[in-house]
Amino acid sequence: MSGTAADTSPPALVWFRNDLRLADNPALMAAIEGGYVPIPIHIHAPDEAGDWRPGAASDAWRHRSLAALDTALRKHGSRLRHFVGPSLPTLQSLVAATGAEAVFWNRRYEPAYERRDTRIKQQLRGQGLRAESFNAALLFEPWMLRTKQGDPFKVFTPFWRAALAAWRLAPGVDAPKAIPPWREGPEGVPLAALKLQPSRGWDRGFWEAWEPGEAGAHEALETFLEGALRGYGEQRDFPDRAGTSRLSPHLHFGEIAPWRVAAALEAQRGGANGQDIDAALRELGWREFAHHLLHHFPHTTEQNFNSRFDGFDWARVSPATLEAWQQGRTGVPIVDAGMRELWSTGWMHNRVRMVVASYLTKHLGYHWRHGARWFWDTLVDADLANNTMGWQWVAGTGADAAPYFRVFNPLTQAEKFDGQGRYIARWVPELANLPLPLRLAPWREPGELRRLAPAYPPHPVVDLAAGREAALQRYRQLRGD
DNA sequence: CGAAATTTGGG
DNA sequence: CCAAATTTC
Repeated sequence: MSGTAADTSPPALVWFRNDLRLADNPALMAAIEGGYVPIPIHIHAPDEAGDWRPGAASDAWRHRSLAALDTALRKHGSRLRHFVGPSLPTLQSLVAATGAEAVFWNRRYEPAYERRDTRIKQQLRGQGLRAESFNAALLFEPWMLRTKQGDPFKVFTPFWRAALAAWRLAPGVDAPKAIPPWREGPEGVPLAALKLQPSRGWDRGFWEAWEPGEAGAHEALETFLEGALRGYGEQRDFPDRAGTSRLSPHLHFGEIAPWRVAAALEAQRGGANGQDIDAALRELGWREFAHHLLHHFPHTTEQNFNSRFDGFDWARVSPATLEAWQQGRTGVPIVDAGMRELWSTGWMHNRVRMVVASYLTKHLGYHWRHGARWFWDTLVDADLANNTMGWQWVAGTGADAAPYFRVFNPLTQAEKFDGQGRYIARWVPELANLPLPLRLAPWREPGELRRLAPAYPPHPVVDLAAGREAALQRYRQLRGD
């Protein structure tokens, strides 16, 4: 075993971040095709995320996804090494220790990471290294699509039209057959040392429904194509059905490339209904739009996209009420079901996300940042771009915002999308004893509620009609009449 | 410029 | 049927 490429080739660091896969991984391919011996590394540096260090649910997913990546790398002859940041000095000391001549990574678009990575690239290049970043996360880089005036888009539909006009899917690239091993140090630290895994096992319920990692991502895609894609356009709105793709955490962690998903959808044309395929592609489009917005308007993670809301009269937060929302004890069944699904599984159906977000920002009148923060801490698919856009959209402060007078009525939503109360019964089991239609609006029969579900709140923390009126009042104030 | 268009709603 | 403002062409 002498004279192989691995013996004579210089090493390159392949810095894994949110691209936890071997297929369709341009940074890894750059190392291999550049003739380097890749040294796959992961650096734990949560402080570098600024105010948005990953939450516990996200960490729990990352732990498993990193373990899966390591397993996959080992099957290909390599392995993943973990280090504790800060990132730049860690990279520099690894370069010094290994003699690496290049550093490759795939881009992230969170403002704090964009700033950090720009600096790192400059520094590494300044010391004569090859440092290159690639796109592994998006169909379109955020700066690729512009209006005819050259501005970023602020409305989804024109954005997506421009995207479809520029549509050219990257070809899929299979995982490399073999990855030359790097057998020398430094060893790094064990994954467990990063303490990403919950210590008390509260995440147990998560893993009945999820398999983090590249294999799990491809399985989820197959399941979607064979199942929920047919009828997706309509079925995805019903939270008690398996009507969605459930790809969001896999996409967030880069366990599968969006162009892989898009190509797989396109390949179904003729089979599945074209409208279902278009609807699924559009959802990928929303993810693209969110990244476009975050890149061009990085301040929107904290501040209103629409600055007219800067003086808006949000309600003062009552900690007890906020906690009731977080724990699924508002007394509004569809809201509580959603919040409990989130707490139990690290995920919430998209339709219900809108309902609970509307209840928090409109009926309760709380600043969207309280909801955004809770979602950030509890979702396994927590994604700064999607989370920011979604919350600002519901609150009416965002790009392409819902008009202020559009206040979701949680009861109407429950009747439309959980008419049989199955979703409610699943996540708020104490209401399963209530017959329809009472299960959707138990406050209407206080006696029955007390008798059949004594543990459930006797009435909503904020009455639906009063909450709606208060919201409209606040928003009218903003307009000045 | 003016015109057309605008994620998922409510009553 | 209503409700508004802004974006984009």
